[in-house]
Amino acid sequence: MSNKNFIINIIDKDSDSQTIHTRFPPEPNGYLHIGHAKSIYLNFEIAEKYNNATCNLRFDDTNPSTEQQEFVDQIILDIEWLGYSISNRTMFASDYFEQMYKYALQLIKQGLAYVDDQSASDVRKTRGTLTSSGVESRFRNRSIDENLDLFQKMKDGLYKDGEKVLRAKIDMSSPNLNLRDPVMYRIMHANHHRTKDAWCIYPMYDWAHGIEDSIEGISHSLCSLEFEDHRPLYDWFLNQLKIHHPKQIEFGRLNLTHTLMSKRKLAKLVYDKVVDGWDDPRMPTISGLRRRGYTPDSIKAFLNDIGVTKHDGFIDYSLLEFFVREDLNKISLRVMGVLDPLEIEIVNYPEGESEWLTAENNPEDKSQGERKIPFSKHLYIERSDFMEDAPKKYFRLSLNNEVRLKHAYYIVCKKVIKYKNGQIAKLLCEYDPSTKGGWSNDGRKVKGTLHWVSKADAIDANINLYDHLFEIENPDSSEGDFLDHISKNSKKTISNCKLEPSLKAAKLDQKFQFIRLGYFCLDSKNNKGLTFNRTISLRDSWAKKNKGSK
RNA sequence: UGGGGGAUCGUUCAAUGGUAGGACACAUGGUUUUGGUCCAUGGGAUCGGGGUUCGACUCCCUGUCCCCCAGCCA
Repeated sequence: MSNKNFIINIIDKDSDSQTIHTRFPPEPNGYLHIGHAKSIYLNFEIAEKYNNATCNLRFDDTNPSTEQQEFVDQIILDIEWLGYSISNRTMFASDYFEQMYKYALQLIKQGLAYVDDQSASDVRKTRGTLTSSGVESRFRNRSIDENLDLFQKMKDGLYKDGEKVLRAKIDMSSPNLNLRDPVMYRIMHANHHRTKDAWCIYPMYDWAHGIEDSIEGISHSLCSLEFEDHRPLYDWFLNQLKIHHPKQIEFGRLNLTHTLMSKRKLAKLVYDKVVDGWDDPRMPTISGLRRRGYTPDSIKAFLNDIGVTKHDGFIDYSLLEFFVREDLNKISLRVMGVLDPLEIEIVNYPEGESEWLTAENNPEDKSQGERKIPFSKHLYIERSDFMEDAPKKYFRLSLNNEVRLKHAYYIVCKKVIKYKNGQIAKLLCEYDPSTKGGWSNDGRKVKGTLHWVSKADAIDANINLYDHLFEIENPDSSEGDFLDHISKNSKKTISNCKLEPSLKAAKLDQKFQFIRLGYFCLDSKNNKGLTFNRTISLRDSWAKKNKGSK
């Protein structure tokens, strides 16, 4: 992490007197998204920055009703993909259940916790409101012995779900609602993905989290802004228990335009099949971004740039796009593919013959070498690269106009052949054999350069074109159902695209730039036929310029 | 209307009493065998009102606006 932020400033000071130890504590109830990546980046980079510092991955698996092993596995995979090693630093809150139980006993003995028989709705009703204080439970002043006995029976499974809870005895008139006798344990006869049926009481977040941090010797417990008014409770529990007391610091979570970070809503997109799964390339999940073709480096560069503050900001999606383009421009192999093919015939090129031309793989990185591409009489170009009557500023192919075929020859369009309905069927062109490689030294000005593919050698592929999932900037806070704002154009699949033959050997981890079109990668799911995903288009100042004039 | 936080170019992050700066976005030019990349240039901000000070984004007072909190979720 190259940038300073207010948390680093605090830790810099604290690091003089203590060993720094952070943690990333996801609940395994869904896939990780880029907002989690911000926290991962912060916590793990801090750990790498200080000598002997470490960062734990800790699953906050205290609610078996929503958690699953599948999510544990995916979270580990995503964190490792981002480049952080956690094989010997993976912890589970459920491993501390016994210790938490003992601490609860201690609190009861200190007269600071009690078993409450009230129903959930009674607890709610007696909590009071933002402006009025709550009412103490009539079970609040049970004896320590009775509380011990009742809590034992809760643990032993003598009660049904919801019949009793263990509450901390703090202050029912506190202006901070979190301090109005918060629930520490609830009864849930549920099968936990790790502890199975060993427990039927499960600790609540506020009770569990500080203990988890304390047990692991965490020095700085970094979390998001909404936990600010939980901090007094975090501190209260640790103070009463008199155990190691980490410092909780809150920062603003990531908000990105045109998408969502709410795990609940992302899950709805998955379960309602609005998208094709948690790893749908339109999802802001780590797995979605990976399948879309984003690299760990690009995501980290983005996270480094946006910084960490207490301000609840909204990052423009174009910033993320800038960082993928920047990375992909450096590493991707240049290739040629035609998405919307228009056939052209080079009339003065011999039928049945072909030649292999040399093409560089990456002008940004000569070490990536060269490859050969076949040229022949029958080619495809992009349909949008030809206009019969072109405006002055259009410097692609038009009738009697000369353009360059990238890495090949100059050609001139001589004749347009149309179907009866007026659609262009084929172009007849002439090439200049003396311009092999796409260059002449006679000073000819050829402004346009087109990508192309040899018809006989082309391979067919499907291509997924993606756009923002939501058409409005902030679907999360909009009126009505967030699903109403799903963009109809977020995914477009085109088939029968024509690609240069070298792409037959494409590997899953390779990044490609289809020249003049954008960055693409192989889709990681099984598809019918070869399928590429467009990660992001190239910047297009021509399209931008024309948008206003339409 | 109780409590906890936050307000700096369109967006985001800096400046910790001393020239308000960077990135993205936007605009304009140049280079270019990708209308990409790269390079150059430009417009553009301290929430309002008082005060302290030689000097205030920074400190004080006051007002305004925004976010979070009434799960046996995390």
